[in-house]
Amino acid sequence: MTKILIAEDDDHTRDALREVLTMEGYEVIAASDGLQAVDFFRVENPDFVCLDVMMPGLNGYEVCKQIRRQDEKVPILFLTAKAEEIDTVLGLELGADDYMTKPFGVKEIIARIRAILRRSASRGAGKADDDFTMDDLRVVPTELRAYRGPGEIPLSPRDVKVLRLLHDRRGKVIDRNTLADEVWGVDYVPESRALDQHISQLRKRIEKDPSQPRIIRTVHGAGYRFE
Amino acid sequence: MTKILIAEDDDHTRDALREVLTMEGYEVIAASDGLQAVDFFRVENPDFVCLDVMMPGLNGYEVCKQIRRQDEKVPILFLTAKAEEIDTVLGLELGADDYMTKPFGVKEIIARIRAILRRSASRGAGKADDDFTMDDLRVVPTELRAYRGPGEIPLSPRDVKVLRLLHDRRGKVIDRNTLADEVWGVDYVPESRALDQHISQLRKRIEKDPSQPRIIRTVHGAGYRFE
DNA sequence: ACGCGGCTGACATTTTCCTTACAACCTGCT
DNA sequence: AGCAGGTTGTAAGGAAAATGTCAGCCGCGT
Repeated sequence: MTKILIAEDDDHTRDALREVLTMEGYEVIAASDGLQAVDFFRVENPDFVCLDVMMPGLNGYEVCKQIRRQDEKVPILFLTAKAEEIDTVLGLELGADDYMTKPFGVKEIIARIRAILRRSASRGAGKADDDFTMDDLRVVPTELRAYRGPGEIPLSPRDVKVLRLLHDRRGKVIDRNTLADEVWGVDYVPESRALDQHISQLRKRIEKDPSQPRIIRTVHGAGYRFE
Repeated sequence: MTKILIAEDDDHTRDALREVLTMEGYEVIAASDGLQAVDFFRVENPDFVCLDVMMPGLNGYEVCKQIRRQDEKVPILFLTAKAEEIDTVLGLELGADDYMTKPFGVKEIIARIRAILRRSASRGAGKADDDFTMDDLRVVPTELRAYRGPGEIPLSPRDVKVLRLLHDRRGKVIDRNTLADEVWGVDYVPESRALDQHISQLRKRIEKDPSQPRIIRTVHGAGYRFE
């Protein structure tokens, strides 16, 4: 049976996760702080780890580092209340597989865990901070840069999130809501033009001809797409 | 307009919520106890529910259960006083989408409601996004496209709705009213030709010979049918 | 105070969708 | 068959909505 380690200091959230994942047929180990999480990892050797970023004692980043020292393969999913905290996760090159920002639904977290397990079972590739390529653009998340031929293009953490999302679901339409959720999180104001503005600015940098975008294409009335 | 049901026994909190949410452009239905909440839900069919956990008569969980009996999708946010032990597990089993602990800031609750609505709009809204086939046309909702042999055909979200409806009830006649209701919603003006126009345009794209439609057939005086 | 990034609000542009108008069609009747 | 009345098809143009972009502003870190 697949063994999952949860590290989450909030009792309610932790209990809820334990319950739900158990119901799904996973074996759950729950830690309420960072030190305990590291201990449990050593002893239990789980197949999957779910880390809250904010925890007393060792925070999620630290726990991740400790775990990676022992096992550089085990899939790690970060949970966080703020979208910005993800920037640190990606920046530290922790080898995170994915991240989720609260509030998240039950079905959603289960879906992600499944997706990650499936992915890492077959290839083991596809970490959230791995490099990837779009068209002839090479994106390097940990450097916050992209490369095309000779030149290099600076990217913000937000740029990377946008590109990663589009890349991971190439061919599919990413609707504006999803984009807002994943990139801005809970603070996004729907009637704002922030998203358009950001796409516009990003295109200026990464598209050869921003008026004929090949990487970020718009799907009118729906969202954006990459293929 | 998005309709929100709030159930909260404390007059002050309830009025404050009503005020704030109304200001944000939501239509607010406010109940002061559990029974009333269940009644209001049945009558008003809101798009979102905000439940205080502790209420006289039916408590929040009970209300949630009742509501879920009628509608298993509507997003539910639980409110709870800091001191109260909330039963997150129970809440999650019932399909709660988030929790907030009092006292909470205005900004925060608005942001959360928006985030949850956004999420449920993009994920849950359209039923199963699974691909389906009509004749020799393969429809892929997540890509907003259909495929026939080599080429690909772009589809709007509305196109997909129409096709899915016809596909789900293949063999049956879908009358114009039903189609209008399901695809356009309540605002549809019956004497308008928007529906005909849309079918006509859609046929041009998906039918091999639009003058001899094989996918969307007309049933004169009744509606349309597939197969 | 300064520069920077990111957001807002106004305006430009693009794309979609609806209305209008008329042609074509179906049905039932004479 | 021919006709009348109602229904559906569709081309064209314009209204409406969605998106793109500019310029100024605001908050933040230096």
